[in-house]
Amino acid sequence: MTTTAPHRDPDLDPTPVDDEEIAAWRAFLRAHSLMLRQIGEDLEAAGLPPLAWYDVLWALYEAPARRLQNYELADAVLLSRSGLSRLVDRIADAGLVRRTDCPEDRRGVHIELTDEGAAMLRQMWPVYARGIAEHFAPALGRHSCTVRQAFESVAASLGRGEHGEPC
Amino acid sequence: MTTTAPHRDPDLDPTPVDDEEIAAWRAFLRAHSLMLRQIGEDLEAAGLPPLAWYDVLWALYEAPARRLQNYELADAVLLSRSGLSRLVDRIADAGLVRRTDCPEDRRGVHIELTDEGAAMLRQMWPVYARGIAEHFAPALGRHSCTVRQAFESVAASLGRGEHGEPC
DNA sequence: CGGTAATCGTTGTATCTACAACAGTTGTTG
DNA sequence: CAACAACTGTTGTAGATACAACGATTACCG
Repeated sequence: MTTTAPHRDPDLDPTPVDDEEIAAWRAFLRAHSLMLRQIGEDLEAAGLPPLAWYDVLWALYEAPARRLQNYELADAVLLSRSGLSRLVDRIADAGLVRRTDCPEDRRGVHIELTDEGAAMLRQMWPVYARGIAEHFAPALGRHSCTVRQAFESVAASLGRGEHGEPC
Repeated sequence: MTTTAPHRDPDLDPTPVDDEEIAAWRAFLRAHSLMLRQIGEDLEAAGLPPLAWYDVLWALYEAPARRLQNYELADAVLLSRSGLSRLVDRIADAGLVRRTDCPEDRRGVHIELTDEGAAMLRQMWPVYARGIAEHFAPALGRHSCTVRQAFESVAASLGRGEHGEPC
């Protein structure tokens, strides 16, 4: 994806979305694209793996025994199963993750964070966090809670949306 | 890209980003992914082209003579030039766009919206707008202006960031 | 002017992702 | 318990994007 911006025009608009909301949507798309690009560049400049790897490593890190099944992981990082299967191939080749047989369900596979993977997580986070701290957090200012609630509400409206406490 | 969520952990955190900001970032990523997926599915269900095409068509629609050069368009939709070149190939094959020689700079190419392209824009917008109106706008509620300003500020912090009036 | 540097768009190549199909396994129901 | 359905992960294939390299054109300077 991708994508930057739609907009409203009197000529082609039969739907009730006001200009302010569309402007917010455009800004949202643009900010997303620029932020991910920036963080991706920062990681590459530091000789670290791409951002997608971070999500996988983190999801495993916070999981009970530092492992998840393929389908759980795919759901956590919002990727198709085939997509995740191949992503795990690459991460496993780098030794950051390990596949293990799943005793209780012989169809499944446990994907398990290795010590090297945990170490990589520690290396990546500062770079990642710096991007957020420099470009995202200051822009939100004191409204970070409002923004969080708004987007948790978006997620809730769409699929499952992990509500946090009301701030 | 992709990606869902980072998070903070006492073990691995030397950077000053507080939990609330990280929660906002996670929600932001998740909302983006879910929104784009939803709108993409809606468009496909309606037998319409993907969302990326909309951005191109719209950028041309709002341009002076309904045409832009390749590099301008690439910038507008935040795509690499090679990426846009191939995207335009596909859209042109569908007849929604036309390549024209650029008189004032013979290196360049004008990419021009056709009448069919404008018609397609009119077909796509209602579907697109419905996604925004149903899932995005309600979640923002009366804070859409705050959100807009915050993300315009993000864009400004990163690259160029088309500021709108202060609401 | 002449030559070098910069810019524009396209193409070869590699990477990454999704969809469809598949084999293996589990669950369910008659 | 047998048959059928549902689910899990992988693989073939196609699509989309980025990077690097290229020819063509323009801009900048000496």
